[in-house]
Amino acid sequence: MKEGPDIARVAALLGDPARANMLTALLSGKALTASELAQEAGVTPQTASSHLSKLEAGQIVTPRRQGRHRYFTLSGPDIVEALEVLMGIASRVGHNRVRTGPKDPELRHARVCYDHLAGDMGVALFNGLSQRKLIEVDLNGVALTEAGMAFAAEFGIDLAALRKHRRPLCRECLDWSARQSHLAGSFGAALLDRFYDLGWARRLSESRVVRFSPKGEQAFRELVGG
Amino acid sequence: MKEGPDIARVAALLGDPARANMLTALLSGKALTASELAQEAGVTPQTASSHLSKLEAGQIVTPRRQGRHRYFTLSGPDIVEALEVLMGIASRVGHNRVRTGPKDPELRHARVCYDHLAGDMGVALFNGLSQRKLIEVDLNGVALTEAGMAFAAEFGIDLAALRKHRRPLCRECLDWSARQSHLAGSFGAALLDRFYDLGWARRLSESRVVRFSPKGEQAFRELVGG
DNA sequence: TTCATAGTTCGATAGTAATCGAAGGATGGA
DNA sequence: TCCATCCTTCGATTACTATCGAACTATGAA
Repeated sequence: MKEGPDIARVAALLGDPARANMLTALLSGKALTASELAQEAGVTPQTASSHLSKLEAGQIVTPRRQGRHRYFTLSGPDIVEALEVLMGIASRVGHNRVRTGPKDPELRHARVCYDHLAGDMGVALFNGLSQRKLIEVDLNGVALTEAGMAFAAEFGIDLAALRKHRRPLCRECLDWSARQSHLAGSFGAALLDRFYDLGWARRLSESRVVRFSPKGEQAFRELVGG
Repeated sequence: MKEGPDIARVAALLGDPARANMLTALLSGKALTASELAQEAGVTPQTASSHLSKLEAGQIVTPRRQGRHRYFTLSGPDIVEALEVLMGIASRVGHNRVRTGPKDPELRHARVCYDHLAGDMGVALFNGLSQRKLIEVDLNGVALTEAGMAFAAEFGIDLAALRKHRRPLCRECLDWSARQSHLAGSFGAALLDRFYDLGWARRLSESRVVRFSPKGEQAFRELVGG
């Protein structure tokens, strides 16, 4: 068995608790500094620095200097996907954290997956948009329909600006808690941003939980046709 | 960061070279004995036994006794998926095995992914079937069309028998080398079986490579409309 | 029963990697 | 220039775990 890519190297990088904690924190989509990541992982800055240089060497995270800070982000969508799949396995085999806090149900309800909405509401959004024929799934993936583009403009999303980036507008992303697809891509991210701007929802600080206001939830339900 | 499933436990299980070799070998879809896996991983039977009990405890592999042998298989499709995603990352970041043998191009051309066809030809099969409208992709995943069912019967595949199992008929599976989808599920597996039976292709022993005969490749091209 | 094969358990060893304290740059502000 | 902050490097320690030899159990065959 000397064929194919070397899984072990990559998996070992994700397999250390401190590193896994850092990466999970980065799943929030925010760029975090080395010290923030150290705190997330519960280790000293020295230890975090050592871990981060390993993750960087393995191209799992990408650093960006800004002043005297170094901000880290996950290095690509495939990393996000790997983390999500591993979460799915871990939750299937019952390897949940010991301290599964009170936030757990909220996480399953609505959370950020990198920069878009995930959890039950993320899945509801995906299904609602496709039932309203605003997005459609075909072999090449997910795409906005004509009606979807009109909707985007009306909803206050500047598609032209989004298209300037290399990132795809729409992408499916598997949800580890709901086990169904939710909407990723720059359009998915833009939708979540609009939810924030409209005051429908807000991020709980220090957490991936997205909390909708009562009005926001109602508006959301109307949006997805529920 | 004390929320959510524990990635690190699972990733650490996949992150040891010996275990990763065993799991990669199991990606062939064949159930392998403890000694076979020991040889694949290049370790002694004692060491392999220790690894296998860990993998079993972590529900990564499932053992099945048969006489004085213990056969192991991967414990679920999510494990296959995780391994494939990790392979994708590893090949992206250039973490290929040191000894990337002469089989590597052949692996990319046509190989088994668990029990169905992967590699360039796997992707061609997927695209061909969908262009001929024998399968279609929608929100719930991939499904056989009416025409596809007729085709299956004509091609010598007993769909009724396949439906008896819990496993889905059709499923998308991401290809780590071609970076596109190929066809998994019991129908995908049945197709590959038919290719074997018809003499179109055969498995190279001790490898995941699938080699098509000239006639077989020609017939395959006609099948996928290439 | 006797023997061979498959697999596991035990114990010891060795290598690796995570961790932190302390000290050393580097950046930005006063 | 001086200081505070952010981060890294160095060195030493510790803990873990992969590994194998040897002995043991279990299954099947003769």
